[in-house]
Amino acid sequence: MTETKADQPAGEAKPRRRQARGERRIQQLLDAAASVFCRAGYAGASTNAIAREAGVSPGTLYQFFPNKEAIAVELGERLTHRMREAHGVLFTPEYASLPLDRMLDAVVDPMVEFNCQNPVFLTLIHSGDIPGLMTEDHDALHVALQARLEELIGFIQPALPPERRTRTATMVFSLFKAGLELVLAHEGGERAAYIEELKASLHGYLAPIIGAETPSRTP
Amino acid sequence: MTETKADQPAGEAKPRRRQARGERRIQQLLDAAASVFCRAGYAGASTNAIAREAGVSPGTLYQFFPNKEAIAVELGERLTHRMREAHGVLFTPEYASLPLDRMLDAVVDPMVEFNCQNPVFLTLIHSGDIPGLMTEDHDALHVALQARLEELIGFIQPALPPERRTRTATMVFSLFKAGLELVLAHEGGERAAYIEELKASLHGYLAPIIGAETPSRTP
DNA sequence: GGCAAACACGAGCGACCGCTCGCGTTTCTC
DNA sequence: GAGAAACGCGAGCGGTCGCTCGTGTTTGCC
Repeated sequence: MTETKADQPAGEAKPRRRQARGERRIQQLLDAAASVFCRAGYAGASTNAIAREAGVSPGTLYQFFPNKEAIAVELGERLTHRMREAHGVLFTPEYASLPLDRMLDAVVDPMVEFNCQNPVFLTLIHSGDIPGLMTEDHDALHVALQARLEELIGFIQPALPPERRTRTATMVFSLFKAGLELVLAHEGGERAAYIEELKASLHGYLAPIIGAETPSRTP
Repeated sequence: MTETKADQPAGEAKPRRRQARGERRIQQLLDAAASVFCRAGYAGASTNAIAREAGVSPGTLYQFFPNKEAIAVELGERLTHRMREAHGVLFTPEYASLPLDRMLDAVVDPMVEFNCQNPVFLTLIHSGDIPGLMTEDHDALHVALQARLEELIGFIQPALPPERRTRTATMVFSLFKAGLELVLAHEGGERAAYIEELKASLHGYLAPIIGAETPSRTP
């Protein structure tokens, strides 16, 4: 027992007294980071550029984050938290009783909405470049979402072998990411059209698997 | 007219006498680059690492390529050339008369085969990180493939408005890329299974659009 | 065999990166 | 109001990167 007053588990000494000013700076820095990550990707974003965008010096940035990766991790955590509180659990077992069209609306629309307002989320989750440790956090989100998906698919079509169910969830996740990129790459009417295409593609893929009676999607 | 003997268009003075040894080195360097690009991505691959992998010094590398980007461009050109000569025009109008199942087999199988043997192709075409000028070359391939796709879709379903046809081609291209990534990320039986899933997803998306009678894909 | 051109080397240049450190300023606490 | 802690700054450290350059070796051609 090395600690005397502060009850840290000795393994990690993280938290630190923050003033209101500090919390504001952290938010400024995370906003700046989101902007720069979107523009240049994680690897292409320099910490100096993030500090500049936030209007502070590089030294100030490192008052609040131990390293570049921690910025992405904290940003990711705040985004996932905001996503959960904005749309609840996102997909619950009760969705399984909906017809495929409605279920896709119920799942895809909020997800698209969220990603349009927080485009950095896709940048972080795509992460072709994010190095090592970030994988823990990134995978945590990835695995959690995919587990939800698998669960939902299991409710809808219990006859599916578990191996096939995993593949289906992986596939849906990947197709969704691809469609989402196209949605974010367009604006206005084009964006709306791509949202419909995204739903149509998911419908077309899932309908034969879950044995839906509707032959196609009617927009 | 500034040139006297060599008939260069004055705008570009590129080609240079190469010995057999030089051609061999170029191939070594491109092979090494493909390997390193696959491992680390374009941005993450250092020219020194490419030279080391090829067993030559950094200076030697720059005897044959003016800069890092030129390596990716040349690699891309050789890959597209190899793809064309390996599988012909890849999809021709006559495919339009095939049933959707068979057409997907005819288009997807060679494409998957090629990408499994040349995984660097996806790395280059994905190019979330490739900077500026590379875009010309990358887009050239992207646009060419998508134009072919649009053409084929136009043959199959002439009633589709051109705007919608473009969206469909974009969508198919994107879904295919996403599926291909999953295929390359697995091996053996899993890979074969994902190839089927890829075909199933394309079938599900395209069947309602082109008005196919087959309700689903039978593997 | 001689000579120019092509090939090969590898130390290292300049630029940029993530990050630090010494020191000055603001804010909280008593 | 005094002391401590949090905040803020920016020059610059150590390192990597793309790329160069001076020099030496091999090759093709007469």
